[in-house]
Amino acid sequence: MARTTGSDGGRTEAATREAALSLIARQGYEAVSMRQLAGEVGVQAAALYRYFPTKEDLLFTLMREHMEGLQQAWEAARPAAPDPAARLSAFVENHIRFHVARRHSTHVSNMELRSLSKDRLSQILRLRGSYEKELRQILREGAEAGLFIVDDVGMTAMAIIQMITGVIVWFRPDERLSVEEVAETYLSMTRRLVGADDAREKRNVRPHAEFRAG
Amino acid sequence: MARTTGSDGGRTEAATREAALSLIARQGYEAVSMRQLAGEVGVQAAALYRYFPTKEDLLFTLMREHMEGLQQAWEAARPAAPDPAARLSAFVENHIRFHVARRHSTHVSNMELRSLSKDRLSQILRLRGSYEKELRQILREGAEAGLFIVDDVGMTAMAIIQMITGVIVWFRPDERLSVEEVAETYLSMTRRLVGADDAREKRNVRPHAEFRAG
DNA sequence: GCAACAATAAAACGAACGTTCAATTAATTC
DNA sequence: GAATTAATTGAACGTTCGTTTTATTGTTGC
Repeated sequence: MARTTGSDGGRTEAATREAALSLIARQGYEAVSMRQLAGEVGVQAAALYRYFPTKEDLLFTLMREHMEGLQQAWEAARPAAPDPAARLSAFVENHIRFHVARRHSTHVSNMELRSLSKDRLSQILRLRGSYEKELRQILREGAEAGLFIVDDVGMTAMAIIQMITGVIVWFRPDERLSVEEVAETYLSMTRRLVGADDAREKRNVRPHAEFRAG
Repeated sequence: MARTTGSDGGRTEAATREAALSLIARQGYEAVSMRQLAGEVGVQAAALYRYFPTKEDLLFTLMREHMEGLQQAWEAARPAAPDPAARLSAFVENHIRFHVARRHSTHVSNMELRSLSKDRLSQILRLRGSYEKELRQILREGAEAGLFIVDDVGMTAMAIIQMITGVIVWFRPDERLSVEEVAETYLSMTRRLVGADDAREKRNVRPHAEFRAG
């Protein structure tokens, strides 16, 4: 046999991306074979090579698009105002929303870095570094303005990022908690972490509405 | 050929454990072959099967021993006094010290869970759960005593654990920072995170205004 | 020094891997 | 409706995988 009726390159490629994200997130890159992936797409393994020259190319594409999407989401959510507290809140909220909405690609991008060639690894790390730099900048400005307590900008940035990325490890949508509630709680923890908390005074009222980002 | 001069089962098994931790931490379980592992040990692949019946048995052993070691380290470090603040500090400090000292087994235990059979996975998760329960207990008691601000015990425990485990992602010993300094900084962040910070009163160096956004 | 045991090498097993290639058919273009 | 292009199949390639089997040698106890 050969070309099947109703076959469509665009759809096959999109389905391959999606299936790859799901499979690799659950089983790991090395544990997913091209045949298994093809089976999920409903196609023979050889057909995948029309869209991705190698298995590693596929992985790299998924990771790059994840990182670019993250950067774009932040640029869209970043507040115009220079207020560090507002920017920190926007960063945390955007980060959590983005990662919860893309659990699979987050897992792939965080866990499968070692399967990339040295060259591609450094490309992904560069994107990640540029994103993390945004948070460091916020922390630095907040500390300099006397709004935040930051012993070490780099350490604090890593601590916050690992804390808020960790949401996807345990959080499953459509349970007792909504993304909004989780983001709100993590936002409070982040604020206290950097000493920017006003919760002690306003705690009974639950007031954090003014920090909402888009 | 067969048995080599000076061969010693105990040493071979220990060397296999160590090499496996290092290789799996760097390359991932699926990417490490029994032949590569054997090569690192200085032996043929078949020899490894004298000590570990299957590759997965080896992985499971490494993980189980890591989790048991973590539990034991905490039991040794746990303060006798019931003071929640002191117990929280001891937990954070022990956790960081333990994980920094065992980066490789931490990576393996955190990243390779999906390579375990369902039965063994649940054994490891049970050990992990029992360890995390200790932190939840501390948080709950601290909150009930009015010492901590804890919106949600489970979420706060996950946030703290992910934050302090994340140290091993970026921290490399023998650099500009010592384990003591890192642990101290993370301890401060953790205290503020749960609102158990006394820094506002004690820290006159860094004046930080009680700000109000909006 | 001889039997029992411990530790390994060497070779082989079938299965699965990523990838390539030629053939074939569906869709599109003119 | 013929020519062209797009999409896929099915078979095959060489390699590597985890594991088993068998034979062989070092070590230990008597």
